[in-house]
Amino acid sequence: MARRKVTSYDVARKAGVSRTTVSFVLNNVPGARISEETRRRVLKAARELGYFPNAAARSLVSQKTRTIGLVLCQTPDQVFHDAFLPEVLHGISDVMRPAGYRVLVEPVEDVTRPNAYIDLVLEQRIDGLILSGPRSDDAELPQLKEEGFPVILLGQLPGAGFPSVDVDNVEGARIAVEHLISLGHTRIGIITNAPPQYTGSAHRLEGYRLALAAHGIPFDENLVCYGNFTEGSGYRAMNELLGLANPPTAVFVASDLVAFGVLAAIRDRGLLVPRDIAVVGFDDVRMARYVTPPLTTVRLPAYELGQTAAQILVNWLEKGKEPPKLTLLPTELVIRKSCGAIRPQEFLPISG
Amino acid sequence: MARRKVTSYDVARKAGVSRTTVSFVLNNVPGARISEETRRRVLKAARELGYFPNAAARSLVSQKTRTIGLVLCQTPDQVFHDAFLPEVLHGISDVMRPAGYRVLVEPVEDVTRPNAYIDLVLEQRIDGLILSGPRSDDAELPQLKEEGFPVILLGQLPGAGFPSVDVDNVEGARIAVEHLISLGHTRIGIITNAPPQYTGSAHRLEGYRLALAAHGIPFDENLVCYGNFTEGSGYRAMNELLGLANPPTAVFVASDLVAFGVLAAIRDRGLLVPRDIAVVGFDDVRMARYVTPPLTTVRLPAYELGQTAAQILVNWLEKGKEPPKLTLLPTELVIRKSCGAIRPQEFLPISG
DNA sequence: GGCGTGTGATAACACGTGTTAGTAAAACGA
DNA sequence: TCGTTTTACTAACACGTGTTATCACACGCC
Repeated sequence: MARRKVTSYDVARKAGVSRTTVSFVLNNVPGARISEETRRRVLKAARELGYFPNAAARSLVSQKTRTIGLVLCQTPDQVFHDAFLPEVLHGISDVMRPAGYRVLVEPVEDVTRPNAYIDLVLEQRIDGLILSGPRSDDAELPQLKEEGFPVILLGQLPGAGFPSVDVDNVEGARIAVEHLISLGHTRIGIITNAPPQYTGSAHRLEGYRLALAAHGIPFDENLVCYGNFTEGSGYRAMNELLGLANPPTAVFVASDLVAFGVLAAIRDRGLLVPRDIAVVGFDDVRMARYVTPPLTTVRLPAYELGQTAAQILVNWLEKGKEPPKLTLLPTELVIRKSCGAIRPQEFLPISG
Repeated sequence: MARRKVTSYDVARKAGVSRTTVSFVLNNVPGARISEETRRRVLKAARELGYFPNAAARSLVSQKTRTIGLVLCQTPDQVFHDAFLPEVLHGISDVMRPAGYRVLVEPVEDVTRPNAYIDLVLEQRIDGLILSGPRSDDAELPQLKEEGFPVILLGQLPGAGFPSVDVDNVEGARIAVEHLISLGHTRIGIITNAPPQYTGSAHRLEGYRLALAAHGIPFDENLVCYGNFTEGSGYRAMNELLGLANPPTAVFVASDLVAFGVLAAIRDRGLLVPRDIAVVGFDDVRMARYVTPPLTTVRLPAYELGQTAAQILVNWLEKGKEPPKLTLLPTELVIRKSCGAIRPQEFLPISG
């Protein structure tokens, strides 16, 4: 079976030239003077022999692996991360492949453990790194910083000093709440996606405040509840809000998953969405359109996140282009039925 | 910044031995006679210098990359594949990392295009391959077969001659239908997940027939409808069944996604699940538990699929152990409310 | 004829490691 | 004391490629 591999030496012999010439031709080396005749002979020989350069030999001498790492940190909202992994990965891959890079994926369950992923760098397996869900207790990031290794964060980590790509959470939350205000609501609650120490959570809360302030609606501490990634937390938080003397007429839930619990809590009280309470979520998880009623939400551009991070990394590696410290991607409001902007009607199946 | 990398030569010099000795010590070469004293000196020097062997140099000489490829073929049911990607990937990674392998992920949008992914093999970037969602029009599989390259299929491709790991679709469907029968149903419809040429679809249909046959229930052609991956197809198919003179009292839908369309169709007719019609799905997609009513379904062991495929591949690569031609993983019936086995009750949020 | 000058190609080194064959010294047996 | 074996280690090659410095040669010019 596995017959010996064809090397550039074989190509050289078949074409009747030296190995150097083969290398020059196949790599299109700029300064090299090669006659058209020789070039053709080399290309023909390479094609006929089915020559493919050995990646290991190549990276050994060039000191470049043409591979990047995608490290997935296990954060408390792992479900959320997992939901977007395929899209993010596709976005990264769609940029990396044309640029000639491969993607090594490394899920890391515990960043505090020694050698969680840094061996990829130290063994020189990768040229750059995209780190999804960075954590402040990551022991290896400082070391990478010191080495000057190219790292892009997917998500934010204040003070880490690495270029970040993230969603514009403030703006996303703002347009969601603006929408509720435009529908006539003035008493609007918020249930966050996570405890306030998470930057994403803090930013979405800030967007909420901005929208209220822009319309002169006073901020009411009582209308703020904190979720913690799960539907259960949404269920509980919504019950709190419903227990108020003067409950809100609309709720902005900063996470679709949490919003599912919210919907359940409202239903269990015998109330109807959006007739009694309007709900807007955040993320546009796939199932958002299948719950009852279909959830109005803010789309998180997962594919674009991957794409952008990859593009920035490629520019960094290939052109030495300094990456921007922070890139925020725009969101988009997806209006369905839970906000009350659309009259209830028949279910329209997605065709195809 | 990026200071020169520490090589094994540096370690040798610091420890006052030859490079060969360093290699022997760090790799624990069996036959090598090294004194305890020397071994300690080498290990100390390596530690102090922060030595990590260069992966490229290592694979160049050893002809092994200690990397495997995970190729994701774009099949028509891409959404389905994407839904399970995180779990499959974790399963693979959890086996591969302890075994000392990395995972290179390559999404392929078009397997018929030349060099869709075979360059990974030809450039000798990987030692083995896990191919998810294999397709019969894949032009590169035969070439890999001929080369004797280690490939594991995730899913089945009859006649491909590669070892496969898949779910036991026949058995999964059988227990689902058995369950409906045990609840007293005798007029049970089926809506497949895909057209019959897909092996998964054919197998699930076969499990349906087996269950009926085991209980002497005649097979009725009219109760069979074919879905094609989407909710829309489920919506349409269910309407067909509901339009029958004598409609079924229960439906086995061989895909959760399709089942969501089925639930909608039933609801739009003003009927109730499970009171009027019982529904059982297949896959146990994450959102199955959030629809109304929560969907009884057959769990597809995604994590275990990845784990098993990875384990078989590792055994193949490391121990030369011949992989089994076909490994079928057991499924499990997850009973929720859509089948009617559980009395309707309050929503119980998942805590945590 | 000697001398730059550009053209087309190559010899030789470097990359960092695993491994085979071999060696020097020590230990051992008679 | 002199082979013989064992111990502890190393010189040298191989892996397959990119790249620098060099070379042979033809050509035109004074």
